[in-house]
Amino acid sequence: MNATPRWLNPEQQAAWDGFIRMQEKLIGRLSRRVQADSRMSPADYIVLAKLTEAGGRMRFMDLTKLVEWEKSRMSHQVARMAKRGLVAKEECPDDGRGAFIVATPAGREAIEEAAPVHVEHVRRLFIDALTQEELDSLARISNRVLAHLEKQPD
Amino acid sequence: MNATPRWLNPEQQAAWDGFIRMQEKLIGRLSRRVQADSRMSPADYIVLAKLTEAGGRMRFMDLTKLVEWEKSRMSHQVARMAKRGLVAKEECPDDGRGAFIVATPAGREAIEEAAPVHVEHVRRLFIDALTQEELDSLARISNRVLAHLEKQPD
DNA sequence: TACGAGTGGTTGATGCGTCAACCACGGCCG
DNA sequence: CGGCCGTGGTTGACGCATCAACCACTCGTA
Repeated sequence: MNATPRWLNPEQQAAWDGFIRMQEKLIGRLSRRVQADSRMSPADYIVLAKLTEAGGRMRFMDLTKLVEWEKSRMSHQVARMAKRGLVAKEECPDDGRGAFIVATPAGREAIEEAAPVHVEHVRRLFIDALTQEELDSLARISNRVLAHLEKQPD
Repeated sequence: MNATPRWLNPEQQAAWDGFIRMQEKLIGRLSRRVQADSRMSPADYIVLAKLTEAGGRMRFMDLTKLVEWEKSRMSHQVARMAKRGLVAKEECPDDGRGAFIVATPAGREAIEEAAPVHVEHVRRLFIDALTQEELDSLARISNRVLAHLEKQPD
């Protein structure tokens, strides 16, 4: 409804387009490689990584908050992972509603195998593209955007 | 199988983590907002934008290459959009296999309505978080990564 | 003790993205 | 003319993400 919607200027447009393109290609490539090499999706990877980092046994909601997901996403994810034997669900004696998520031996093995592959790809596709200053600069920019997002509605 | 898999150093780790977090939150927020405001997914948006930019009528494969997608993705996407009346498929007289994708009036209207909303959200969530130097810096970094990716196998 | 609000977690529908297989046609070369 | 390869495009199955609705249990309070 606005007649003059303040389009982006060329520099802003370039920054946004470049960022979007880069992020799509990078994330796409990385997740396809990790998936092909280790039979794990990025979602599997992060869940298993955080879970084992934290000792391999966690309350469902704690895990969900740790990876900053919505509970329904985690519920579906855990269900798929349980079906494939990467994690198991246990009842919580203290709280009748609650559940523990436990990394199975197969899960631990999977993440230990996948982690070095993952980091190698991150290095090869991303880290190696940039100097340390560029990395620092990107880290600073990312944090600025994140901080900005937290202040912003939605 | 490698005993010492060269983990990332703290600065590298910080850069990667920050980037990933930022990119997830930013893209997630943006696409949810655009979807909520205009009933279009990011995929709908980009397809319709590129298509109308190019005159509103294009060969399927040309469109696919323009947005740098795989053909199967585009095929599914176009099918969904056609079902919702945003685009239409037409046969190609010159090439019996071929198809034209055409933006319908409803499609044109939808993108014209969505575009200002989209750019406002980009501005609010992203552009406004950063200075012009930071934007330039990010553009440069993005292009470095993109160039690096093209040289890299896969 | 009963009830209502909040928390923990699941479920089902729907859309999106990828992969692999497939079909249909065009163009080239014998 | 005939076969074959490449291109254009579709299809189906599957995993993933979101939304909204829902169930089950706990806890504070009257």
